[in-house]
Amino acid sequence: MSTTIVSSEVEKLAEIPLLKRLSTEAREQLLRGATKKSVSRGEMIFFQDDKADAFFIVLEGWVKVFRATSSGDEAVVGVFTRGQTFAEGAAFTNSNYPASGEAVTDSVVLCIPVAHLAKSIAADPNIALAMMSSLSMHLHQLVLQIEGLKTHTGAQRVAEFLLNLSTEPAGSCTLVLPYDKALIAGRLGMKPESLSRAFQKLKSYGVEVKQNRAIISNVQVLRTLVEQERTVVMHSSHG
Amino acid sequence: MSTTIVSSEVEKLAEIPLLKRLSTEAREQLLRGATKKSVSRGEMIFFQDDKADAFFIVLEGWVKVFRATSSGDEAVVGVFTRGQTFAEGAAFTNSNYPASGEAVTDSVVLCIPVAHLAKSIAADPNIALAMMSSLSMHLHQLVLQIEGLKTHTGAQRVAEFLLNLSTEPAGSCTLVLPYDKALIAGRLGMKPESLSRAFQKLKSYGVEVKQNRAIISNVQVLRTLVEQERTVVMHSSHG
DNA sequence: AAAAACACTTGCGTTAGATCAACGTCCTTC
DNA sequence: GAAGGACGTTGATCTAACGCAAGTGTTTTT
Repeated sequence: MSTTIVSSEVEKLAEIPLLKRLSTEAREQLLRGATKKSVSRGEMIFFQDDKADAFFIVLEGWVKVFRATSSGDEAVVGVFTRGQTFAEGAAFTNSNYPASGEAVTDSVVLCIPVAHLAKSIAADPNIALAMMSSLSMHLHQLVLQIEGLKTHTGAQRVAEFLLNLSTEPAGSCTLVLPYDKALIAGRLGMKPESLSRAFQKLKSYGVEVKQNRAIISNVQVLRTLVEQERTVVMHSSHG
Repeated sequence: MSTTIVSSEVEKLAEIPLLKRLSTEAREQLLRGATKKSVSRGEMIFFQDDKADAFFIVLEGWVKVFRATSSGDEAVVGVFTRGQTFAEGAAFTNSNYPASGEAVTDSVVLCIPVAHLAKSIAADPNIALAMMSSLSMHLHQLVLQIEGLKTHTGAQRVAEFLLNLSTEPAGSCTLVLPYDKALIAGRLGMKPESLSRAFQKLKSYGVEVKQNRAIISNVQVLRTLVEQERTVVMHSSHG
């Protein structure tokens, strides 16, 4: 379930954004205290309110980070995959995880204990800079998420999500939804039923969804929808 | 408008969370490159999409950080006051501010250039640890904000806001709303009209709002409202 | 291959919150 | 102290999104 990193793996892990900018020595130092953990779909990686004693990097699979209210409602705060760091914020608060982490597919995560991170930073302060960059990126992501929730309709958020998945700058494209629709809905702050209805609305903007495949007939058309003012979207005759 | 920090001020600034944990030397080093800036109510401190070349600490007054969409809609991402840091995320991305900052009252802010921060961290890595802690706190704040938006009704978010302002653990308390209601509404992701109606609903939970004063007759009663499931609140006969 | 479990969609009623517009109230400023 | 403006409330109407329940389709199990 949990194994240490053998040195032959270290260079392969150098592609991970957080580790990329580090010197080989710093990378080795940081990974010396890390463990690789295999988790099955649905398995918890860390629990909200538990003492935050480690942060993580996804090596394989998908992980969701969410907050559950005492009443059972849950809010997805982020969904992470290959190469992405999560729960690094907790590593510096010296307190508890503000959210929970769960594998949504069978996954492999790198687990780096907070205590070891502190030692590693003392040994090489450049590690701190890499961590700050990673923290800042997540901060930015959350800012965008809040903006989306406040100023975009459901359909607009779905369109934005699809556009982020697409690599084409213009024209048509086909893409695979990376995880199931219930999670997409959660990630976008809506219910599965609402997501389903949002997909319906997007048909009039040239989006066809079949199973876990989405076909966008014109990326630019979809982009105009996202740019539109909320009011305009609401009063438009589309959908 | 913009002055450097005289050394007699340095110790007074030691109360600021970010600077508190630093050694006197580190604090002096960091402040050597800082400038104090007076800004009037309504004045912009930094602009979304501008090159991020500094981060800030509020010395006096209130500052709002918000994102504006191309269509004019705006989403408030945070409201900061005395001792709080803002825009530190931008300091490590080497790119642009993801949001704008504006003084909502006449204010004084400490402006620390990114270039100087980098130099200071090189001189004393402990500064990096302090920054990370501050970044983590903001990360946590944003996570809470997202949870609130997704799982709480307007009235619940207002109740939460009031409870955060109150210092009393139980019983009744009177508190002063720190800034105007339009901004409170924005901060909580709603329109001023909705905030007004939310205050109405809170009357049945013992909250009386007159001008910029709020009286909570029983803190615990209000807390039960926040803890409640969204569904329960929606179907309750209250309000 | 049938059954059971799961994932998603659709229909229908309801509602929290937005919009638009009118009105009241405080707070300046001359 | 009248006039003006910013700020806040209230009312009427509308809609995006929700909850529930029933339906369809797809995948897994046996």
